[in-house]
Amino acid sequence: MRVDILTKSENREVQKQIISKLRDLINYKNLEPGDKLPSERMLSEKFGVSRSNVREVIQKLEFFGILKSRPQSGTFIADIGQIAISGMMADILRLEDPDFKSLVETRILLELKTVRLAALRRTDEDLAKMREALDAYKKKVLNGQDAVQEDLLFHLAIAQASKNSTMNTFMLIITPGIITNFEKYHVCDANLSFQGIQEHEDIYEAIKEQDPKKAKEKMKTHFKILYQYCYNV
Amino acid sequence: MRVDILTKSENREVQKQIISKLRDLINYKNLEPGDKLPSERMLSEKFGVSRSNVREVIQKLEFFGILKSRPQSGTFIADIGQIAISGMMADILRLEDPDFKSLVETRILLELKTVRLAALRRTDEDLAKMREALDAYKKKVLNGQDAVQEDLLFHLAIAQASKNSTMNTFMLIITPGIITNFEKYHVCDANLSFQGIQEHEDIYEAIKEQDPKKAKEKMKTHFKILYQYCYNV
DNA sequence: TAAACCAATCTGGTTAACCAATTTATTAAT
DNA sequence: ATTAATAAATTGGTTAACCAGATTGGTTTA
Repeated sequence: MRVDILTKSENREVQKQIISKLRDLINYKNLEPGDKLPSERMLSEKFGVSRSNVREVIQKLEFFGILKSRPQSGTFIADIGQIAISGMMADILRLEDPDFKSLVETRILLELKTVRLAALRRTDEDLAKMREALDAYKKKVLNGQDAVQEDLLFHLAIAQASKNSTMNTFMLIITPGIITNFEKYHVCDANLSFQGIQEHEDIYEAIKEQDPKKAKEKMKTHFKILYQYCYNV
Repeated sequence: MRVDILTKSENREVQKQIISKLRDLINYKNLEPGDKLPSERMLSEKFGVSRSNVREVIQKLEFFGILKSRPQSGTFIADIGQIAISGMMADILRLEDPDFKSLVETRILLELKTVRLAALRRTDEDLAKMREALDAYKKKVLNGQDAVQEDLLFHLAIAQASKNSTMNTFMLIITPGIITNFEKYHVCDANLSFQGIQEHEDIYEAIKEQDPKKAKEKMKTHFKILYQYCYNV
């Protein structure tokens, strides 16, 4: 059906075009929330793209909670109202790839909260996992090895202990980008990691003592250098 | 190949099983970051699942930044280290669906930050969009209509003005869940919406004046009822 | 008239064959 | 022996046919 050859980046464009056309369709046909979308076959023909492309986009919009696919039945518009659907799709089209600064900014925000919640809600099991991650980190650092991964896994253990699945998910989403950029820009060099051990221990201790205020304070200290890095570069 | 019949929820289980097996494979075969995964065909046969299932999982893990697929070449493990890969995959397996409380908690956290950043970074264009969203909200409320959607679109406009694409994305992800639950539990009844107009106007004004402190304060006021609701139910 | 049944149709999901770009292995030339 | 050229195999992506469950419309039955 399609004639042109597409590279990977162009495929992203195709997805955006489909989202755009889908939004127009919903607006034009005045489809209400809960209504059924035309079938995947219909859409692929109407938009002049492959059914796989349509399915990819549907899956993506399903992740954003805009669509809901039901086997052998159809794809339905989420019950959040037409205006919200249209507005959100416009926003999704406008989304940019996150830059490092954006990631760090978000990470600091999230972690100053998860560490508080972890101090309030942690179980003994959570504590054991954090201990394990912290020991792995210490071992690497004391061996003079790079320990960015172990560092982040400790922080992910805190996110888990916060018992907030949304923040936990978000932490997971930003982690790879953080690691990559840290290694790229050598944010954590050896002596910084060494200092990090005590800071991590302090955080762990505060969570163990179930002291949210202290936990947040220790995390703030831990992020001090990161703050500077984020707002200077 | 498969004999059993799968419902939608069981399909989720299959995806988890694939992720689990994939993690074991990476650990067992000692695959390093940057290494190539076995081909999709190979994996589907090895795991006893369809190639589509494998592709779905790869796409999901690609979203989390763990894998990277290159056409006509292969699927590669992200360059974030073996320990991080293994740890993250374990975390992803453990992820639960977000509950309402988790969503609200995260929303409040995000918005108290985006509103500050919006006050600092907003352009005139951002301001115009917020004004537009706010007017749509006011019109609905003054007509006595439900305006949950318009409410959220105003808040999404703030997220956009914050110029932090990660937080913007996260706000989009939680929005449908927020709307659904708001409508379900009637969080915003008529007189509450009426009061919301002034609160929204205050927030808008603070962002217009580029006063981050005031903006955050006004947002906090706006969330006051929400706070109570979140921590009581 | 309305409820119950049934077959034709439509649906998202799955499968397998196919495509073109890429990688690897083989051959040829220097 | 080394490099260049080339052919074979491998890859993710695409396509089209197929599957089983859901839906729909018409028909029959009480």
